[in-house]
Amino acid sequence: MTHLTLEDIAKKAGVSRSTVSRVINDKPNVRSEVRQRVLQVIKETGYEPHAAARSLASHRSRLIGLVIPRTVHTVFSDPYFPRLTMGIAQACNQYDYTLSLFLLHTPDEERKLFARIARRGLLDGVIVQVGQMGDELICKLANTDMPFVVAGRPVNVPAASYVDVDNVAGSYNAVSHLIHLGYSRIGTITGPLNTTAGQDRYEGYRRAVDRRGLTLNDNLVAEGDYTETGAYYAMQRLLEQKPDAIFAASDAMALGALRAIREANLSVPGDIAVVSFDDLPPAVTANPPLTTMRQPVRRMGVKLMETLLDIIENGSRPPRRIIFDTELVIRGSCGSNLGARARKVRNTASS
Amino acid sequence: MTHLTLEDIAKKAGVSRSTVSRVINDKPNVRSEVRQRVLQVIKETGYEPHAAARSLASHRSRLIGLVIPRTVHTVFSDPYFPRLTMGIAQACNQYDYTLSLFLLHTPDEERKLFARIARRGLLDGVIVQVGQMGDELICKLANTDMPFVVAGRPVNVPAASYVDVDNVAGSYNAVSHLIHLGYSRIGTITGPLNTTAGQDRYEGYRRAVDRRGLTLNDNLVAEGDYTETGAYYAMQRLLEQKPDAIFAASDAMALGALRAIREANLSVPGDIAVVSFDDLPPAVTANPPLTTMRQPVRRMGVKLMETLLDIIENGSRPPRRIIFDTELVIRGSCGSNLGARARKVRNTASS
DNA sequence: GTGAAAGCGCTAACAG
DNA sequence: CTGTTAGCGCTTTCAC
Repeated sequence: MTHLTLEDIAKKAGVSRSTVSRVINDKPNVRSEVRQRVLQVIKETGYEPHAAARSLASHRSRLIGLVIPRTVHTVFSDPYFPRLTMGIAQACNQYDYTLSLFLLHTPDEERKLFARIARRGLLDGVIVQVGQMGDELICKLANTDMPFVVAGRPVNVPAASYVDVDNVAGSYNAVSHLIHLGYSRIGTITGPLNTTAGQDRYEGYRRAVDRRGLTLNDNLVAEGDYTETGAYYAMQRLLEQKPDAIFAASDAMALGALRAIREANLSVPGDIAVVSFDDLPPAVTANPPLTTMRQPVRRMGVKLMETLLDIIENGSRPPRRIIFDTELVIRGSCGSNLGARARKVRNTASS
Repeated sequence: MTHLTLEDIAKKAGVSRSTVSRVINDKPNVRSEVRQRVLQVIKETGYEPHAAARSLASHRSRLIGLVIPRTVHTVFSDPYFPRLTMGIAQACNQYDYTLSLFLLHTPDEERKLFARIARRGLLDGVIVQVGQMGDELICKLANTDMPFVVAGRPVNVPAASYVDVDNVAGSYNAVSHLIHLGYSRIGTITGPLNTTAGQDRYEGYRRAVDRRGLTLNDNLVAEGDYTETGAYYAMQRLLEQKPDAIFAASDAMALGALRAIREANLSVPGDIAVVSFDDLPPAVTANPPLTTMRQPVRRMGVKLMETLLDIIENGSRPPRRIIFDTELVIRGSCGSNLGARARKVRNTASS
């Protein structure tokens, strides 16, 4: 069980080191008879090439990094990131890459991080989750020759490739659905407004309310932070405005809204309808189950990886911008099966 | 911004490559004056050593792997794994290691995995989450010289080091608490009984019921799978037995139980009390909030990493076995504030 | 305390 | 198609 090297395999197979290397890397120019013989020896000996030696010689580590900044890593308990990570991991396995995870906890770590991921010879590329707008990590990365792709829309970095969901259209559709159902005092619990996703979903809400003949009312808007608890307090404030419906920018926040509504002895959707964003597992088990805009989170993870590989192979220019559509999933929380009010309005509405 | 090497730094500082290497690796035998000069040059140039070259020469990659097997990775959406991962990541950052993640999706991937993690020159060590009992990965690892540590108690691999929580004592205490409060028809939703944690928590339940004078009743036991949905169905079955309390082997499963109880128009804790295990965020926001056994998940993650580093430095023998205690966190779901019944029994109970 | 020299195990021209 | 020959950039004896 001692450490075998290419040389050893070469000797046993009666060929040169280069030939074994060719076989291992599936390169042409090896007689198939010889190839078989070498393969046989490799199998018998259980030989595995030495990863570091390979990286050093080939300038490829087959390692990619996933960076989750401090501003969002605390919500690693939101099912969103684990799900995204699963998608990325799946693609890594498929393409024979290894995924390394950089979860930043403190500002200090965040500073050190750059040196870590930029360390030559470690990573072939990086997937970065956008954090707050103005995060400098992405800017710095753009001034590097490290291939990278961003999860979510970055701001002020036109050269960056990214994969995102159409947040504006998604929330526009979610809120439009509520309007179709006849609700008119529609409040929203937004994501953090210093993130692009938070802003975009808020923008969709505004457009829907505005274009569909309702008037915008700042009192019906409360900023959340994507956590259940944050949304719970936000909802308590909104309750004073007596909304008849709420658009929450994530499922987790809808859960918080539900809790606040329940504690106020109001019912969903009877007194207040709720629609949210994500369609992660908690949406199904909530009480009532949530009507929500589905994001293909896992597929986005796969696409992030594939885009990164594309950049590694073919260069970062021009930047790739991939936008996934969302899909309205109707469950109990919006009251669409409620009867009279819903149906009446639906019939008169155009789309 | 061209690639600097040790040699370049050496030239600029007017010393030899070896000296720069010593400085970088904090080795002795460098005059502090020289050390300063070299440090200065490194700073000015922004030099970073090449990771692969370093690994190759030093036989250390400063990379460790975290393996989550197929049997549990699907519950990566349970907050448990993300939280554990955060603990490990935090320790990795602290000790300047990079964490790579191996999430297995298919049996095929599971087979290929071993070759991946055993690939020489890639990982310095591995943290493996136990999956089903009899998982061969841990056995195979034990026949290797790859340092590793197991998250959870493995079975039949006496040489393996592991970090676990005292599941038996934890569930014993949880169930004892219910008994103190006066409940007597106590059902349980277990974890998968082909896992050690599932078995251990079930064992704690049995011991408590048995030693405290109640009789075991198999009809009050339903096997769950750590998911909300699985527990929801398990609870529906248990409901036929008219239990007055339930011990769920995880918070997520308690949520499923709550849903089934609610749909049966029964109340918690009025009709049925609930106690669970984990104390992850959903425990706080559940309705009612869950009384649960707290596991120090994050600290366990840190300890896993520290144990692995210890093994890397000092060898795997003797095996380390680290068991964390759990702590009962009382919230609304167990009815301890309920008044008469609870108080009466509490006063008569001894502990 | 410092430098010279010999690898670590592989890939990648370049001959043949 | 196959083998020879240089490195990849660093750590690590071993002299001095």
